[in-house]
Amino acid sequence: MGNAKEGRDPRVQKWAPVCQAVALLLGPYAEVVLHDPDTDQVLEIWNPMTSRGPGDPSLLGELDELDPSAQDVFGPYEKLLADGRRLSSVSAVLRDAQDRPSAVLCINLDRTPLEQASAVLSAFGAPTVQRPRPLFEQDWSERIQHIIGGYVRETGRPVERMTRQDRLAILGRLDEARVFAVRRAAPVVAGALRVSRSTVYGLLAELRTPSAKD
Amino acid sequence: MGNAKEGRDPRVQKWAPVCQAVALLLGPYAEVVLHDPDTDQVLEIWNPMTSRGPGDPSLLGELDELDPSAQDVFGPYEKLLADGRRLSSVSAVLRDAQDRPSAVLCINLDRTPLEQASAVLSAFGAPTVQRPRPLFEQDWSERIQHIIGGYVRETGRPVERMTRQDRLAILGRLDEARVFAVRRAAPVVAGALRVSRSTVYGLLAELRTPSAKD
DNA sequence: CCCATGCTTGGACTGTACGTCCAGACTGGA
DNA sequence: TCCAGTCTGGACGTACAGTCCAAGCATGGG
Repeated sequence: MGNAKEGRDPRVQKWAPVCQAVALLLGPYAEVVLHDPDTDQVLEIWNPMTSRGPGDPSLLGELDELDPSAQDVFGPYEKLLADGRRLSSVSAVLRDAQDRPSAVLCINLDRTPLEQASAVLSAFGAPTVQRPRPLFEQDWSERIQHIIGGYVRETGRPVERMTRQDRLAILGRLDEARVFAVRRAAPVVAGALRVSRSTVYGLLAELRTPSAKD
Repeated sequence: MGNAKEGRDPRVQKWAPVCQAVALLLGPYAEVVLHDPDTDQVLEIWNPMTSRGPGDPSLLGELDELDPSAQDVFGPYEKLLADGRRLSSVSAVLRDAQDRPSAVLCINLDRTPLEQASAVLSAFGAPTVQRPRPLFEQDWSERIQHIIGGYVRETGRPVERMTRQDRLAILGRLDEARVFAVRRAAPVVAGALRVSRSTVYGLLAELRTPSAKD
């Protein structure tokens, strides 16, 4: 925080107060990340909720390829962490004086405590318990499509023309969303990703071994 | 509170500490009433939300006619006040040493402030651009507990002492919620229902064959 | 009290899907 | 051309989903 400034990226210097303010405001439940869209790396991170740090890959995709006239603020969209926490995330493309993308700001808010509190309160209210019918995630294959579609929308890259890294990222999200706990999900994912079942398992294994990663 | 005791009903003396404790715990939003099931009158009232007082008619109905072996705790059910406030209410039959109904305890909780707070919190959590509500149950074992718990609360019957029909009903709901599409769910359900895996599959088969049904 | 009936149970068994492994095919780059 | 990295179909072992059954156990009628 109060350390030497000469080593810090000017973009970090420029936006750090904003990021820090947001991080302080939202307390321990929000993570604020500043990404470098060129190198696709994390520039700085406040209140990190995972073990990421500056220099780590962003896994954002090439946002800089986006049309300058296009939207600069994305979300809020949903992310799922491995431990079950649910995040509401927003991203914003920050531009320099020449209107070129200079950094990408992401704010990830952990919804879990809010949802728990909300559940406690509404549980108080439930009188003649009506059937919790409306709320089932009827179709898990929809969830698969949702996650993959979200990634495609984020990166602007269709399922064909995806690199190995893209597939790894998507499988990471699917795995975090516990998609593979349901029967017959792996072949469906393979089909949706236009890839063989073997590849899915291979990438998944690579993703889950801490040794092969990083 | 500190007034003469000679005029007070012994039942009030007996139960007053409990009632007062509940009234204190739930703050200004809960009303605690002690009824006399014989005369159908209010014995005592803490945190009254209407202008009722001791001696007023209870409007409870003849609870004393209940089978001694039947249920002694009712609710929560909904009540509506004239001013629009909604209450969640529970009632309990309090018995004496001879196991005869001696008094009826009612707790009425004003849901309105809780509902408002709940709305605030869920507004925080529900911003995403997603369709209606994909927002539930990351954890399928929680969903199982939720469905079973809901049924127990509805019928007031614990998992032991359940009849075959209860189990059929619960399995129907679980099946509708697609719980059995996830791996290892059946043994978990069997455990939660205090029943063997065989029984689960047996009931499930009975449930899914149109011929054996109705 | 005994027997009949119906439900549950553990265990054995089969089938299906999971996940691993590998040799060969394909790709892009030196 | 070779080489390294990746994907692929298929074979294979394992784990789990479901089925089946003989034996226990409760309930209720005679």
